[in-house]
Amino acid sequence: MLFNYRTHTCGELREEHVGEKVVLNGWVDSERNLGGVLFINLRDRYGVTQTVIEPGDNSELFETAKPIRSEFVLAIEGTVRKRPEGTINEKMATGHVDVLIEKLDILNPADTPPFVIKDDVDATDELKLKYRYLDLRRNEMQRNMLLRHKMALIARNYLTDKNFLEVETPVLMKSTPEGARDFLVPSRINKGKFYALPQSPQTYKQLLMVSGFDRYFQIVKCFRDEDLRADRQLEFTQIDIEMSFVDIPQIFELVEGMMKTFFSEIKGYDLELPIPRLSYQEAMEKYGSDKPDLRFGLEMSTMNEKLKGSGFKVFSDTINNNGIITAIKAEGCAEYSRKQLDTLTDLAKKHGAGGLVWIKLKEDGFNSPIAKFLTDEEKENIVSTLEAKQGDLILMIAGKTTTSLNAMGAVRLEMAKRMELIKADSKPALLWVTDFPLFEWDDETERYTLCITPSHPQISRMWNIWNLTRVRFGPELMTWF
RNA sequence: GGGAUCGUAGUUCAGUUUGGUUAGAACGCCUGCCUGUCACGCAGGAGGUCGCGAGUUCGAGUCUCGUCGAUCCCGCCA
Repeated sequence: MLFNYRTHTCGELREEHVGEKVVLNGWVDSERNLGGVLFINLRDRYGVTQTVIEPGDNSELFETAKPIRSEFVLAIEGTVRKRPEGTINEKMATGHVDVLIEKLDILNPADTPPFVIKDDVDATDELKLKYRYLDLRRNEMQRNMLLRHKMALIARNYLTDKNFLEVETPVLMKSTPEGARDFLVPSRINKGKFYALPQSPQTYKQLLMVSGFDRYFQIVKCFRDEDLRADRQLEFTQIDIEMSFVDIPQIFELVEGMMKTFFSEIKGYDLELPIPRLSYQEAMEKYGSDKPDLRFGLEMSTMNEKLKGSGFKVFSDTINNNGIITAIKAEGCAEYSRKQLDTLTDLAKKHGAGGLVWIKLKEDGFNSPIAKFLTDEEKENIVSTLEAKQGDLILMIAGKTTTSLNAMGAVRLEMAKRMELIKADSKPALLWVTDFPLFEWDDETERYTLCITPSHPQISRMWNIWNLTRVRFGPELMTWF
């Protein structure tokens, strides 16, 4: 090693540093050899700086630099210079300067990476995970890590200010019956017995309440041994909170304050409070989901009242069996093809619906396979309830309440996608969903079962409030339990 | 546990519908040229057991069956 330790990061050099002698360490982001002059963009997690070898009495430097390729790790010593007129790069934070290399050391060579280290890289998740250490070099991933760090810090500061105490709870614990399957860890001492990994710190935080730690929080890893989804993993981190001696309004206030702080400190966005609230019932009937996306409308309407005694058997049966007839209006979609409607029907069926009724409002009026079963008054009722007009498409599902609402919720999301209703610059649409049911009907056992299984009933009230409450914002779903 | 889609160059994909010459593109990679580039440019080049196995056929990347793997969804979870 011929020279000193790093004096600056690759993200901090500006015009004020011109003339200074600096030492940079970093990865080769890109390398451009123009024959006589050689540019190397050096990257670390703070940014990218352009370094240069110029012609002159530099044959030794050029020789050293010859094998340099992408992702080599370098140490360079040189002088910061103002870039010549016309070569300033406004896209780079360091774009007004470059560093003339005087000494160069290859700290580590690198194989050709299996994918290019850049933001919009086109690689499969599998490949990116296999080479996680390369994926994490990408600016986008480094920003994500930073964001996560900031959120944890903000949550800690916010809750600490409100008198909350962070307590670590055990990871190896006795299995407690919660909803999900436990991960099990064999015990060396007690042969044939197992520890369970926590699905949440539930029992421990309740013990803390009993012990008088009336305000607790923990940023904590939870484990659930269930099948994966694109947005659901075996292990995840949650901001876990428990309070004693409070009622519902204080919980809303606490969490809303935290959300507001997240948004203002991270996004500089002034979140309007209070966050709107919807009951579970309303959320299901209007959006077919207990975590509705409110960045667009496409609200569902319940048509039972308007279609009582309908001549269409599916409708009348549904009403007689206490089911639901739900409908949405897709503006300007009356020209949908058979194929487009078929894939929507398949989607509805996949979610348990018996089928999907479509009605096209065309120039020649009410166009639907069920038109002949409906009276003029019923047709008029459907159109007026949805405030539909010529050119619109109406979609209806009838059947068991939960299933039908759920299926229409899926159709609603699909239509939003097709109609491109979710704009990139959509405002965050946060929402509380309240009053979740404690019990649900189970068809198989023909009885009501607990949606939630409180492990400690005597102090489960608070817990239920948490479990009954979700916050949705942006494209991500944040779950608090 | 069930369903759908996919598997072709280092990577992302086209080609499979309708079997037929030497399986292509882009990016990446290698070599050479190039004194201000920053997605550098120009010229040339290498790189393939079409996931694997069996079958049908004169002939299979393409059709059939099996198998392995991946992704997404339902169930599950909340």
